Amino acid sequence: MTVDYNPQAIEPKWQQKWADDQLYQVKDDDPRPKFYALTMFPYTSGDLHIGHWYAMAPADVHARFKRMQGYNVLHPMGFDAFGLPAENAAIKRSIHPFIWTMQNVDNMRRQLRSIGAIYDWSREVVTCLPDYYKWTEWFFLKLYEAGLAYRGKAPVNWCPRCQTVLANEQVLDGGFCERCGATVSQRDLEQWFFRITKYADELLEYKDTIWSKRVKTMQRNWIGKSQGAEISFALDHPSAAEKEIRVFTTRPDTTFGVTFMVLAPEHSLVAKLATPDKKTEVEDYIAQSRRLSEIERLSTEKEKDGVFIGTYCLNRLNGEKVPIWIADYVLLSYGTGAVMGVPAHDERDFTFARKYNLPIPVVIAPPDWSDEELAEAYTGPGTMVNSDQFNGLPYQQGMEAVCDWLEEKGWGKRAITYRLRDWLISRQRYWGAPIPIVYCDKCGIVPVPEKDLPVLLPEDAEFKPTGESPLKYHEQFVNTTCPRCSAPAKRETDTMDTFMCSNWYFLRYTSPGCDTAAFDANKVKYWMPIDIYTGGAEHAVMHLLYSRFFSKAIRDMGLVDFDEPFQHMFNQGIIIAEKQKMSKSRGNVITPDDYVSEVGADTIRTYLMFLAPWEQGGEWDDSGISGISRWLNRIWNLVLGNYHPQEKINLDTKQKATRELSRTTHQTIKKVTEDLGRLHFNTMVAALMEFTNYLGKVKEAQAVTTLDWEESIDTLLRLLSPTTPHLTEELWQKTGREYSIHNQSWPVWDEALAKDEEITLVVQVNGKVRDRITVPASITEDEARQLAPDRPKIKPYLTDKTVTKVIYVPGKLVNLVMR
RNA sequence: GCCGAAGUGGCGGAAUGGUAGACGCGGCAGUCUCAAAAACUGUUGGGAGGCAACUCCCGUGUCGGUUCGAGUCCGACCUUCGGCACCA
Repeated sequence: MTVDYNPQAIEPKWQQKWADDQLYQVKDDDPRPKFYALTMFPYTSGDLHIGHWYAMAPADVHARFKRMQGYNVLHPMGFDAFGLPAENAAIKRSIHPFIWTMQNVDNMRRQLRSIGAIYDWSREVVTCLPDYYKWTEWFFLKLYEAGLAYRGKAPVNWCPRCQTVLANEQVLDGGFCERCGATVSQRDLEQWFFRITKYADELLEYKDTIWSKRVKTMQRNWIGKSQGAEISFALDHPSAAEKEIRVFTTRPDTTFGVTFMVLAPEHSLVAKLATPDKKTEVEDYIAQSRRLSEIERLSTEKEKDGVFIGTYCLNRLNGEKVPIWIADYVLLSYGTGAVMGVPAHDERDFTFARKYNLPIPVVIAPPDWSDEELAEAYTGPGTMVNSDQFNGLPYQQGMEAVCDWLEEKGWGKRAITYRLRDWLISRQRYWGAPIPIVYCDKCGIVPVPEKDLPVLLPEDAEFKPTGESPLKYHEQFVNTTCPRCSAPAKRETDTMDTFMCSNWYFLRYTSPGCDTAAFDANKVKYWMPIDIYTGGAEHAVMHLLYSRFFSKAIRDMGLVDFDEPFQHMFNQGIIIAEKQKMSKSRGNVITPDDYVSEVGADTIRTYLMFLAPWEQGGEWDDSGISGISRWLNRIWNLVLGNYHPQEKINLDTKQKATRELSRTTHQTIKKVTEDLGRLHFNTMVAALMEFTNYLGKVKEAQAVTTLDWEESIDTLLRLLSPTTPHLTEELWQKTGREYSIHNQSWPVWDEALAKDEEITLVVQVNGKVRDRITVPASITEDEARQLAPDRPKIKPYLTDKTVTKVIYVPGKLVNLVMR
């Protein structure tokens, strides 16, 4: 009578019906409490691989669970659609980036539908469409108005052959361009920046959020807050107006140990201070370091070298003359671009001093130090020596004392620096949101008025492999009139970093199709902040940091009222294949489509959740899928096979079986509910497997009534429905229940019914398990203590010994301790 | 080098300081079949003893420690993975 479980027939059927019925359409005016469950939207690379499923299927299960628990759940999906690969494809295969991207969107949308998730597609966001990027541009203008977007000169990676700027990630080890292999150099270019550093301190806070320590640490490292002092060294040189060089140090207590000063080669003072006899040497060194990429310059392998520029400054603390050097290990962009060299107490300064025979005086005494020379830099704690009035102070107190002294004398002050730099958002690319700025000879930088947005990407741009933005050569795009004075003017031809698009996509989901604003403020107020955000940890310091900054920036403009956009951030692990991360370039991509047509979406969903803890991920190995297929088949047969209770059965057996069934059912509800709440999907599936195995035995025993049996099947299907939405919908219908299972409520367990009646009491002797006794759960401590020593297995251990102590753990064990 | 996470059967993994190995894969044995596959049932950490029910010993990367009791807590080390890497 039963048809076999055939996911290939069931899954498309229900997906179609759910879509036709708009079963998963989300309302904003729902009286139930809201729950915003967001999963990172995919980049439109062309195909979804099994790693995407790993991100999305468990997230969907959790969202479905919350939905059944009575929340109004928003679990949307969209596409991160601007970016470099589209443009590279355009150049390589002469296909327009828009066509390429939208083809990918169509394919990926089809793949995403096959997962069987509760995505409300009427809220879909595609970042490369004008009705979206119009508002990306609008946010740029807001940031500009707020003084958070500015144009500045910055040293960037420059490929001389491609004639373009490269992001750090596009520079290969050794400083080669990833596209053409040319040696990348440094160049100063006018670029647009967002002032993320203004929020550095608040970005370290994570007010009221649940984030993993791992990601927080990564962001903290990236922000790199350092406390110390800025110290002024006196300068007296005829060709420089400046009378000082300022340095930043985290160790003001070591200032008496300064034996040289190092400036970054690009430092503005270098040209003024270099003496004529050193000029050639200095210029050569600067040229040499300019050729290196920043990545290469910062390589720890590179030997520290530098050039003395012939001039001295003065250490005001001890009145000593300090020679000024330049070296490329000092970065212009960090601190003041100048460093005081304290070779005795800094490893880099130590090797530098060794190389150039500079003195290495000790000013912080290591423990048991007796005036000998150091074999290596000593960076640990110690007492100040050779430091005049500060001698004898422990180094922490020394820092404070030196800072007080500096501030009193006006020679310096306490200071904080960050590793974090302002966010460079200019990209010399076509396929991104245009930066809505016009350059006018008379008015200078003029923002495009809001009413003229969007600045549209011209469709007929030419994609020649010049390595330059096609916009630069598009006359109609570039040439415009100044919005302020109407004189001829030129448009900005750079586009924005795509991370700007993903800064606000989660706001757009709340207000699909809103054409009068980026979002409907009321709806954002209702849905935000996001209750749970899940995605890969590879975005820890890019997207997740940028969008936190962005949220704080628009909060300060009064556009939104939350401090943190992502209340609970969860990073799932990655699925690797052939011991490597899956990627197109490695050619080890696992396509879910084949598996969908072979075993069905429900099986893949379940398998991905079962294979490991979600935060851990693991190797893709399809040999285990059969276990899931078998299990779902067993469920199919278990639910559809007729149940026949035995007529003549003894009442006691019947009662016992009924109680046991009810207890196990409630225990399972509890376990599954708790595991889902904690995103422990693997153990949740295991619990459901155990429950199924148990129900198989119940069915064979035929001891419970049909009604009790049906109730347990009802619970099983509900508990299973987030995990295998198609299978359970089919079984729900086939057993005559009311459509749809996905509108049913989540089962609730009764703690009293879930309680065990009998427990296994473990008897230990000196901590080793020697016996197990089945006892009523209600056993008292006295009963347990009395029971244990009388057990035949325990008695032999007790002869000739005295029990000195008995440990009792309620419901668990009795431990007899003796000598 | 620094920071973070993790090391448990043949494999993926499970275990609020309290029965190590749940659940699944694989293996082995069986049922069905002419046979095989599929499916189903049983069994499965290692070792020793016993006809047997069973009993004992060892066992969670290594070495110590805390504790009546440690996979779990503490210290040192080893290995793997991830991140940062001259940030003054």
